[in-house]
Amino acid sequence: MARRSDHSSQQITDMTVSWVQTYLSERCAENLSLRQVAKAIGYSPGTLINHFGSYGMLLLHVNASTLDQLDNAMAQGNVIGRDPGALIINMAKSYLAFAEAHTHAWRLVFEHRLSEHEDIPEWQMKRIDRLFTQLKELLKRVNQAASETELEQNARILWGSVHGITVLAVDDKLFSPVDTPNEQMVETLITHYLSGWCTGSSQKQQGEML
Amino acid sequence: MARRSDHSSQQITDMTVSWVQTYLSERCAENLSLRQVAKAIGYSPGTLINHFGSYGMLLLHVNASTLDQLDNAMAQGNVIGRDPGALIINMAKSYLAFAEAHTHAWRLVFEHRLSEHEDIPEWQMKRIDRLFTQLKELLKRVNQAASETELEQNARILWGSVHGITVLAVDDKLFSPVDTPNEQMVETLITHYLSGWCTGSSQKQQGEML
DNA sequence: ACCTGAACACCGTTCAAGT
DNA sequence: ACCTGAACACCGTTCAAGT
Repeated sequence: MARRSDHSSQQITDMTVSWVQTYLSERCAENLSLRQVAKAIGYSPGTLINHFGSYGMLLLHVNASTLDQLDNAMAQGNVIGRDPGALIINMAKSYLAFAEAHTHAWRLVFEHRLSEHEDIPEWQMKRIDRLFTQLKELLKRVNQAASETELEQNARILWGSVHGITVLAVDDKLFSPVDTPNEQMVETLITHYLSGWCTGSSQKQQGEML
Repeated sequence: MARRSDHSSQQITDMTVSWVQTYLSERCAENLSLRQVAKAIGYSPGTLINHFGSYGMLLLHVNASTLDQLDNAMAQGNVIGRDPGALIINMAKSYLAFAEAHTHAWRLVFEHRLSEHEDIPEWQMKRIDRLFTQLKELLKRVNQAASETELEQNARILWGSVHGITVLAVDDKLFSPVDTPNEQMVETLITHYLSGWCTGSSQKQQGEML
């Protein structure tokens, strides 16, 4: 029952990704399978493997679309002219809010690892880079004296930190008896970190730490 | 070929956990299966299900032993009497070092989620609590004026942050072109955060820090 | 060229039957 | 009581055969 070009290659990709996204809006990726996706879009498992190369690659395309959505959501709060510190807090809150709203899709981005030493494709790298670039620009406005290296480093530390709180929050693994709102956590984190950064390391390099 | 009580229940648990730990010292948990474990320890899959309840529960026992090792590793650096800020940095570095040394086992602790709303058993909770308690005590010494709620909150923020940097570092997802050592990242994070915390928000007292 | 369907080598879990 | 082994309902991937 071979249907030749009922759908273009692009259409198949789109159908697949968007169906999986709807699936992930309600269910966890763990219970999903290539066979289910195939059945849902009306093709055989083999066809999907032909298209994406593997189930892992299929999921990577889903992750790309998730990162696009994330990028979009974070661009909203990023209005020019306001206090850079407040803008960074906004970015972080958008990040957290996105993770909470699209838990399963967001988790998949970080849980999915390619087999052994398949490298991450560059179209995926580019999406990640966009986030860092935004953050670095804001950090530059916070502390103009900072070197490029220092900005790079601080962007990573800050993003890593926000990411960490977000992972644990989304997985409900913070186990806090006081139950502080997660938004407030990232806000406190950033406020303290930035104030420590600006007042503390006025000298060129850190590493002089006691 | 039923062998009655060749091993006690405790022995079976131990054999299983320790075999999986050795496995994880070299390979990723993703490619592991209940059937492989069963074969390795010389029992049938069904026996393991009888013992642990499910493959998920088996992995939870493995995670418990990983947390014990982690707890042990972190207790090493925790010498009394030194500067609390430095001790917190020590804790964080131990955390990072452990994650890097036992990547697969460590990842499994955070990737493994129980199906739907099986609650985490309390013997697992207790292990997690120990880490927080240690951290809270050190934070108290950093800033004596802080309320119990504030300590609770800051312990979570700090642990979440260190955790985030660690996850991304272990997964090689920091993509830093400058390639700062991970140890230095957590050190910078904690230094800035603590200094921001003490000078910034609680204007009453700063502790021994700085 | 594109797609299928059967086959392959695996899963976790269940459960009647053996000791 | 403890353990097995076959059975069940799934996996991702391959590939000869169909259109």
